Amino acid sequence: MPELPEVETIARGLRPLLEGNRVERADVWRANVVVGPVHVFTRALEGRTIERVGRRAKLLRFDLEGGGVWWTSLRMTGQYLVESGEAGPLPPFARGRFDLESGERLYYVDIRTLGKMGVIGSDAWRARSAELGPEPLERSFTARDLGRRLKATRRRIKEVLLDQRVIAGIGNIYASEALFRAGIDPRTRAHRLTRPAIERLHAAIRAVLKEAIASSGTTFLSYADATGESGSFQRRLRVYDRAEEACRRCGGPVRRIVQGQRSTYFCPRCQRRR
DNA sequence: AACGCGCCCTGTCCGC
DNA sequence: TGCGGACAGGGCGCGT
Repeated sequence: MPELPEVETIARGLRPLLEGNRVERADVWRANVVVGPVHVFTRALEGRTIERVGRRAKLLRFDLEGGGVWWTSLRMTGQYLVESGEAGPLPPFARGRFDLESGERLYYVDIRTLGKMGVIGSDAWRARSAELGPEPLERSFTARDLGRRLKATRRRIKEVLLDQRVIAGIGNIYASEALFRAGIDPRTRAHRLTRPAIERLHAAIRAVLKEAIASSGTTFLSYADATGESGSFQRRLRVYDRAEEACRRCGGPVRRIVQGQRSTYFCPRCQRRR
C-alpha cells in the first residue's frame, strides 16, 4: 500500500477515530513489528491519549498527549484496521490490537511483517524527521530546492527519488509515474538533469502525488482490504505495472527494467535523457 | 561520504 | 497437481 498518498489517505481516515481517543490496552504478538522490546512499547502506550494524527514521509505519526510519538512504518503490507461494536474473529494476519477508550479496536495487520512501529520522545522524533528530505507537497519545496539536491549526486534519478533523505514520501509507483510525466529517462544521472527537466520533474512529482491523494491512493493486491480505503489511482497509472502494454501517450510498448533490485517502468520513446 | 547490494517475511503467480 | 523461482507499493545495515 503505502507511499505518500496512501499514508496520507490512511492518516485522514484514522484521524476522526483516534484523535482524543485513549489506548486502554495494547497487545502485539509479533515482536519483529516493534522496535525494541514489545512490553516496553505496549507499556509506553497504555493509558495514553492520542492527541493528533499525522504523516511525515511514509510514516504515520500519532502524537501522544503529554509528549511522545507513536510512529508506524507500514512498509509493504502493513495496514491499520478499525473494528467497532462486538469483537469479531481476529482479522487474518493481525499482528497487534489496540483497545480504545471509545470501545473500538484498532488492529495492526501485516502479512509480511516488514512494518515497524515504536514510541519515541518528541525530541527523538524531531531528530528522525530532520534526517528526511523535504515534503514534496509543502509550499517551501521548490524546483530550485530539488535541483540543488539532485546536483549533489551522480546516482540515477529513479533511485534518487526513492531515497527518503533526498525527498520524502516517494516510492516505487510514484517515482516511475513522475518521471513519465516529466519525460525523463529513469536511468539519467541526477546531476546531469537540465534546468527545464528539473522544473518538469518538480511539477510532475507534485501533480501526481496530489492527484493520487484525490483518488485516495493506489490499491493493488487481491488479499486484504483496509479501513475501507481502497483507492482508485491504479486506474490512472500511466506506466507502473504496464510492461509491454501500449504507452498512453505514444502507443509504443512500456518497458520494465530493474534498478537497485526494484522494477522501473518507463516509455523509451517519451522519456529521454534530457 | 556516497553508493550498491543483501536481507527481513509471506504470499501469489508463472513456467515447467 | 506440484514445485521452484521471481516478484511484490520499503528501508536498514553492511561492505567497498
